[in-house]
Amino acid sequence: MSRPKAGHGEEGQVRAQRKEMTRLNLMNAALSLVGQGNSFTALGIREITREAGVVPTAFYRHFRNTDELGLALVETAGLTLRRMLREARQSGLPTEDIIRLSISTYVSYLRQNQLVFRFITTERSGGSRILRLAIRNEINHFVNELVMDIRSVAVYNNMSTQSLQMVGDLVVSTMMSAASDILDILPGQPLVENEMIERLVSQLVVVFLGASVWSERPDKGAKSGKSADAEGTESQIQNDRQGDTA
Amino acid sequence: MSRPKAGHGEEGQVRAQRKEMTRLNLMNAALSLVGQGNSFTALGIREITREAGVVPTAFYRHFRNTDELGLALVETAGLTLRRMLREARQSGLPTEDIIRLSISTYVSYLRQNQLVFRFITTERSGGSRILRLAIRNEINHFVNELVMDIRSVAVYNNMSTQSLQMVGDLVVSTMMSAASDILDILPGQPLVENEMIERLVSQLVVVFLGASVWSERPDKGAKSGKSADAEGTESQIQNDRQGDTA
DNA sequence: TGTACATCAGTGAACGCGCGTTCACTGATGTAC
DNA sequence: TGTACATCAGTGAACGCGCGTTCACTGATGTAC
Repeated sequence: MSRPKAGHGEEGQVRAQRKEMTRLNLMNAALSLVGQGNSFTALGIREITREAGVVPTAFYRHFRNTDELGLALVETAGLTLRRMLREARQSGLPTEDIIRLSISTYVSYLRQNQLVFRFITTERSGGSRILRLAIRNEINHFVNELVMDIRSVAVYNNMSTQSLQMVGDLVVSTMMSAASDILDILPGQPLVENEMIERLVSQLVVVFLGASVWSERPDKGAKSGKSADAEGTESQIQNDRQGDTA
Repeated sequence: MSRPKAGHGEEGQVRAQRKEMTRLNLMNAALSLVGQGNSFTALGIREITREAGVVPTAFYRHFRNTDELGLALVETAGLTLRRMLREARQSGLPTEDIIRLSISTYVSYLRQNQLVFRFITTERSGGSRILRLAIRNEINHFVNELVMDIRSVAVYNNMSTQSLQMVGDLVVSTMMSAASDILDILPGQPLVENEMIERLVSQLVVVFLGASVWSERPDKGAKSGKSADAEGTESQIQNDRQGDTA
């Protein structure tokens, strides 16, 4: 329990290996705490080290602070996402079946790597700015790879890169949004889960249908964009009691 | 500064009004802190009351804890969303222009109510479970209203309610996702903002194009859904050094 | 192979600090007569 | 209108607690000869 003894048959860089182990333990501890419903941003060093089974001060041998640990998590999460995509690349089925198969793979990955995905979907819009941007960066990589895949499908090969990215972004944000919902299903509700999966499949079918129509339009360039803007951020909630003003 | 004096010309339920004011101040203080980059989940009672300019213990006259304040925020945010939608209902323009106009309204609302929107997009997947579910509930209301609007458009009036909800959900999640991105743009980057708005418009056009094709399909019922599932949640990060095993 | 020294991952005590929560209070506002 | 009492939103002191961070340490692992 207290201190690891040597001689489990392992040789060589024992110290470095052990250090790496502890590092991974810390990262897994953080993920596990996030999985238990904590917000990563609210995690403390003592909480994480307690979960990992080391003394608080040991944390500083590996990370300067929790943000740095977060960035490390984003990196491994990116690896996970890209590995998933690599394995999902296959087959020449009709569109809807490709989608269904890909979603199957996706959901399977979701379940296998729930903690990583929960971390990503949570912190994507919730963490510190630096963490948010790091995650968005990983997601952009993901979109780019997806775009390359889409491009190889005949129907879309006359779309501009910009349009393809627009579609890729739509697909990925739809999948992230669904991930968040699916991960919130309590275990043992396969019916709800299947419903959600079917909805996700339908949504992606709609998107790809739309994209194929879009790609055939003659006027698919940029339009003039006027955005109605306004200031006034001070107080967001007003005591707006309606009526009764004499 | 210290204690509010009476006699600003106001009569009647002065005490109740003041209490309501303090309550709103607390809610706005929380929003404002979220706007400054804090995660709502990580906000403390002392932090909020400090921002609101009251003593920590005053908090308990209004909320049992921060979660309860969060729920109150969700409620007002829901009002904001619904008010927005009500005002956006109008006109009989061609589809893309309706979308462009609606998005204009939307982005304008985003800017006017940034703090509320930031709170919603952040806590939608990041907060406590109870807060997440409350927010999802508000979003569902929103989807339902949107569905009613979509139904009134001729092209979609032979779609099943289920399909309409699927599309509505897709539209809303796309808009939420974009909100998160748009709110993260640093002020004074109108070009980036316009790009994002155009992308959002394009994405929604793709969705509605897809939906109209979908609605014309003869076989738009539910399919058999098999989801590849798997267990193994224990440790999410492995020390996967590739190769070198003798 | 054996010895002597260097390295450094993890320890444990200690610190000052801000937290959430309790409690008795105060004094302006509300109400009854 | 005036008086006497009740209500209760906001106060301020006090509490015990866990936090992040510092520091000197220990003892297994690594290295040089």
